[in-house]
Parts: sequence; structure tokens; C-alpha cells
Amino acid sequence: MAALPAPETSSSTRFESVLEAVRAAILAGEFEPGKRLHEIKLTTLLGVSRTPVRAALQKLASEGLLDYTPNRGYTLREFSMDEVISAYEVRAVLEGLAARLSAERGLNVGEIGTLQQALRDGDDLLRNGHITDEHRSEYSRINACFHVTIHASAGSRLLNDMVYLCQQVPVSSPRNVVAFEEVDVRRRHEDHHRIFEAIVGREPWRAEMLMRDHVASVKSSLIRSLASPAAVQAATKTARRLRR
Amino acid sequence: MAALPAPETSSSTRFESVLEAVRAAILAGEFEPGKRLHEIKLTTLLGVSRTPVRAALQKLASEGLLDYTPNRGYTLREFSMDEVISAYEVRAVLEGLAARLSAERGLNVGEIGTLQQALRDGDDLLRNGHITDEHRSEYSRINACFHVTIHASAGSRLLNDMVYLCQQVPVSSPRNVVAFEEVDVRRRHEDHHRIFEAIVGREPWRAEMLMRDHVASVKSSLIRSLASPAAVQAATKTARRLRR
DNA sequence: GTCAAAGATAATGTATACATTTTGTGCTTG
DNA sequence: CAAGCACAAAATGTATACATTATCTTTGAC
Repeated sequence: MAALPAPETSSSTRFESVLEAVRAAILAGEFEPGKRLHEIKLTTLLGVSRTPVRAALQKLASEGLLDYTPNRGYTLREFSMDEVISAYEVRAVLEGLAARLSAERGLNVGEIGTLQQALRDGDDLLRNGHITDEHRSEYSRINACFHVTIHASAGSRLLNDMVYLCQQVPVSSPRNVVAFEEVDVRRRHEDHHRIFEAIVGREPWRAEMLMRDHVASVKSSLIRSLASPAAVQAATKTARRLRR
Repeated sequence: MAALPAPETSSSTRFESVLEAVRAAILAGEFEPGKRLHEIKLTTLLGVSRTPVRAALQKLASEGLLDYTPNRGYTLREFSMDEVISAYEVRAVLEGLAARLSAERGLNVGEIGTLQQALRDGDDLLRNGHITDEHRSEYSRINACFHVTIHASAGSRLLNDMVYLCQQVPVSSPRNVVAFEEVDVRRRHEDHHRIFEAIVGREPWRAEMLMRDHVASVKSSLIRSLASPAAVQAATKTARRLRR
């Protein structure tokens, strides 16, 4: 097993450093699914005592990355493709609910501004004919901003936490980057415009259905790309997690 | 603050005993919302060291009952009525999704048998004219069995975990038992029949809508009973949590 | 009298020793 | 040779001492 990065990043407590280090190691594939993560091995790897290691493992278990059995420690969960797909199903209904609640409550001026800015930024980015990898990366940021703002405007912490949990589900496939065709990006950006319109127009049901289908379309892309491996782009180490 | 029950219940590790003891104390209202839960006070109350106490507090925080801030410990969350209501919204869409996935996958013979038994037991219970408190308690068990079976048949652990999280949201109101009129119980049992029919008949969309409305109706009951306090039954210490 | 800074107090963060449980190894036994 | 028991090794569970951080109190200056 390769040495883990030093935990002294920028966090205040060792627990947080260890948490991020172990999480990164898991997502980087440093551990085998189903295998145990021994506390002592991690302490020697990270140069800290068992106390923060135990806390970090417990947190990762609560996020769903590890399984815990009393007196037997933690094992790395393995995620089947079914579980990854159903994570998108869950996320679709949750984000749909967030859009509905947001439309019911109404957006405040700050949220409207943020969403409009995200829409404008996306428009500018997609104005040019061809989109490069930098464009994709930038759009990913814009996209996240758009969705996070809607989650927050729903006003439910439970809902926020659950969307976060969905995003913690790793993709088990070795080539785990969904192939985003340019046409897909453009279509999803159009979705954003309509979703914003529905929320601002206080149309809860329409907002929910649009958002649900918007998120579910990523699931469809995932299934399509897995069915035809030729369409799968080369996976990079830096993009291990699916964005919508 | 009253003394907590002794932790030596029947669990193997002290961590689990402490977890249940503190959880019970929280739900019994032994702590004030927004106030800190000091580790040392809990150690003296429970007669264990800080190690299992810390682990239990961390778990409770991951379940959403406590807030954690580094170097500042844990505080008891307070749940507004809005949060309680949106917890039911979340649960409605999640259980709706579970019913849809169940209808898509199809039930196995064991699941069909369990559900049919739950439906028959409910029929028998509601055959008599008037229902007593024991009937309500027994129906609660039957109801839980029905729902749990459907969650399991959906085949998504993430979904299961999230429904569990919804159920962990405590009700902040001092009178926290929803008034279940007899007519409500009968209507919900009828819902169960139709939901079962939709799942067995492999009608995913219908199953989802029926289940969603079924769970959402509890939210409506909650709002109704809060709007007219006269309709709120006397709350008992033994029924601190809302059942659907 | 109010505010601020410094010290005292108390809480959480961490390391480590010890207890308990699991797990692996090798021996015995049928 | 296989099965099972006993012991040994290692891992997790727990307690506790110490380190670090937050909080409270007191003291001083303005």
C-alpha cells in the first residue's frame, strides 16, 4: 500500500486531517473493498495515535463508506452498480423535493441573484462552439453552485444532509467518469433555465418534476456509458467522483 | 437533571449501552435544546470513561440529534416544527421511491407472504367496531412491518439508511402524539391494500404516488392536530415518537 | 463603572497503557 | 488426514494521563 499523504494539511484537529486523508485514500483506491481497515496500520501510516483514527473511521462509517461490526472493526464497503444507480434515484427524488420546497417557500433576492449569475456564467461558457476540458471543469463549478443554492433555499437541513450522503457514494467502476457529450452539457444547462423559471414562478409541482428528471438524466447517461464502453472517456485520477 | 438509567442493559460494548442511554435521555427530554452535553458529566452519570461517551456522542451527531463543533463539543439540536414537517416531506418521497423500486424489481415470495400477513392482521384488528389503545399499539407494529418489508424489497441500503434518519427526527412539540382518529387508521390501512396491489401488479408509478400520499397524510394529520390543539390527545411518555 | 487583558479553570483533543475479544497457529486426538 | 481444542498473537474496547483549546474570573487601566 502506498504511503498516505501527511495529515498536517490545514485542519485544526488531527481527527479532521485523518478523516480527509483516509477518505482520499479510499477514493483513490488504496484499500480493497471488503477488506478491513486496521486502526494500528493507519496510525503508523499517518503518524497519529489510535484516538483520532477511530473517530475518523466512525465518521466514515456514518457516511456509508465503511461497515462497522463491534469488536471486529471497520471494513471497506463495496458498491455494486445497482447501489450506485439507486443512489442517483434517491438523489433525484431528494433534489426534486428541494426544488418543490424552494418553489413553495420562494427565493430571496440573494438566492435569485446567485442563480441568475450561475445561469449567465453557463450561457457565456457555452456560447462558443466547442467546449474543452477546462470548460467542463468550470461548468462543474457553476453547476454545483446552482444546485447547492436550491438545496439551501429548501430550508431543510435533513434534506441537505441526505443529498450530501448521496454524493458520498463512490463509483465502483474502474473507469468512473461519465462521458459528458457536449450536447448533454447544453441540454442540462437548458434544464437549469427551466428549473429556475419554475421556482421563481412558484410552480412547485413543475419544479419538482423538472429537477427530478434533470438529476435522473445523469443516471441514464451513466447506464448508457456503461453499456457501451467505447463511449467512456479516459478516466483521470483527479475526477473520481461523478458530478451530475 | 435526573439520573440516567444504568447502561448495563444487554449490549456487548459499553459504547452501545451509552448510546442507547443517552439517546433515551435526549428523547425523554432530560437535556435542554441548544445546551451542551459535557462528556465528563455523562461519564459520572453513566459510570464509564470518556472513550465510549465520545463515541456515542459522535454517533448521535451523525444521526442528526446533536451538533458538533471542534474543540467545543456537542450540543443538543432543537427541531423547529418546520423541520419536523419537512422530515415527513423527505420521508414521503423516500418511501415513495422505495415503493416504486419495489414494484420495478418485483417482490419475492417471502415478501409477498409477509405483506399479505400484515394486511390480514390489520383486517382482523379493524374488523371490530371500536379500537382501543392496545389496538393502536398493535396496529403500529403491523404498520411498521408493512413499511419495513417494502423498504427492504427496494434493495437500496442508502434508501433504508435515509428512512431511518427521518425516523430519528424527534418531535419538538410538548404534546407530540398525533391524534389518530379511528377513521384515519382505517383509511391508512386501506392505503396499504392499494399499495400492495400496485407493487404486486408491477405498477411502479402508481405505487410511488400512493405511498407518497400515504406518508404525506401523516404530515397533514400533524399539521391539523397542531392547528386545533383540542384535537390533540393526551400525550403519554411511552409514545414520544410519531408513527406514520 | 466599563472594557480589556491576563491568568485560572474547565472542557475537549490526543496519546498510551491495559482489558477484552477475536483470530491465527499448532498441537493433539479420533 | 481431518477435526477440534489450546494457546499465542493481534486487533479492538476501555480507562486514564497529559496537551491543547475554550471559557470564566479577576484584575487593572482608562
